[in-house]
Amino acid sequence: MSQHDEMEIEAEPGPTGKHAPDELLTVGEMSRRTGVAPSALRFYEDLGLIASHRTGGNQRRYPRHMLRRVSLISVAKRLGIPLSDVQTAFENVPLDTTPSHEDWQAASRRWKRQLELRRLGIEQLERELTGCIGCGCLSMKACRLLNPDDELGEHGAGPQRL
Amino acid sequence: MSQHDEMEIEAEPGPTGKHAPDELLTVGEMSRRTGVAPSALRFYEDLGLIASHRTGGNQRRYPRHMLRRVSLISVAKRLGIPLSDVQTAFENVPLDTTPSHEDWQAASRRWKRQLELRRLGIEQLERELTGCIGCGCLSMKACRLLNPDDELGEHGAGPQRL
DNA sequence: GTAAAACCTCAAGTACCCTTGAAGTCAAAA
DNA sequence: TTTTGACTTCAAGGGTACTTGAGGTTTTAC
Repeated sequence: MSQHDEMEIEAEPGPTGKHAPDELLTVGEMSRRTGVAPSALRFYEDLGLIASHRTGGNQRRYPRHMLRRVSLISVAKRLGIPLSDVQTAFENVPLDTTPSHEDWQAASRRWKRQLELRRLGIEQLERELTGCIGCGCLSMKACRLLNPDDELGEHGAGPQRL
Repeated sequence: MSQHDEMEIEAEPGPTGKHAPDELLTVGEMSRRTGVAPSALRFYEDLGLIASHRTGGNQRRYPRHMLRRVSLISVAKRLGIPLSDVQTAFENVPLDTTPSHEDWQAASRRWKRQLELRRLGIEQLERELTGCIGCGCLSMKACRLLNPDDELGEHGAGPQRL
């Protein structure tokens, strides 16, 4: 497993118009490209969010398609979405093979629904806060912000606590 | 400190059961009204996010206006906004006196700007994800999701719609 | 007056999401 | 070949946001 015919790492399709699906990235390369620390990548791997092959010397080598997973994870992190939700969104995206167009399409749609829920919660609060600014909203009972069970908690049965 | 030699603070609603304007709430009442656990309230107090008076027996009594602070804190929590950001938003809202209309207006505006930033980040990601769904987005360089440094910082450039 | 419920402090524990450090191994450049 | 940097595992530590429990006190209700 020490055969390293590793070519220059290329993001774009080669001259034939095809990707090189066998191209592998080290943990450091993954880190540089995604901005996610190597320790975090190992942590994600322990959780099963990502996966890697190993060289004969036991070092990680990531297939290119793992970049996409890691990037989506880091986006989730920046938005405060817990890793468990990410795991859900990735449910049917294969770890061991390069996901197909359809795999990612389905995951993207799930992902987008997550974001939409979150955005709707924020928009509602913004609207209510605008009301508070306008009216002073010193009456506790009138302010939806202060009785939040009504609105975020009842947008469907899906995962709240976004 | 073994007897109730305290007279300065009235803890409960008067004998009429009406809400006096300067009515004070126990930690349990605050908890029931806000849905925030007593332990969390004590924690917020340790952080300086809220404040209380003490009875002669050293029990907490919260002025009514503290309900508003606690509720806003719990809203922030549900949206994944860290307490440090809440602290910033509360910067000029007095802890010791009932905040004025203007105090809350100013805080509401700051709060709303926070929410807006968050929402813009999410919206941008939603747009990009829509692109990914449509095109498959298998080209790494074309996908903004995969080069996230650009996007959250970019909403100053003005909104663009699809 | 007494008993139960609610409160107090302080320390430790939990859960998530990692980071840091120690001690050693692997891979690629000089 | 040697050296250097990147990598490995495992254990412990850190920040955030609390919860739980022990042991004791205060307040309320009867």
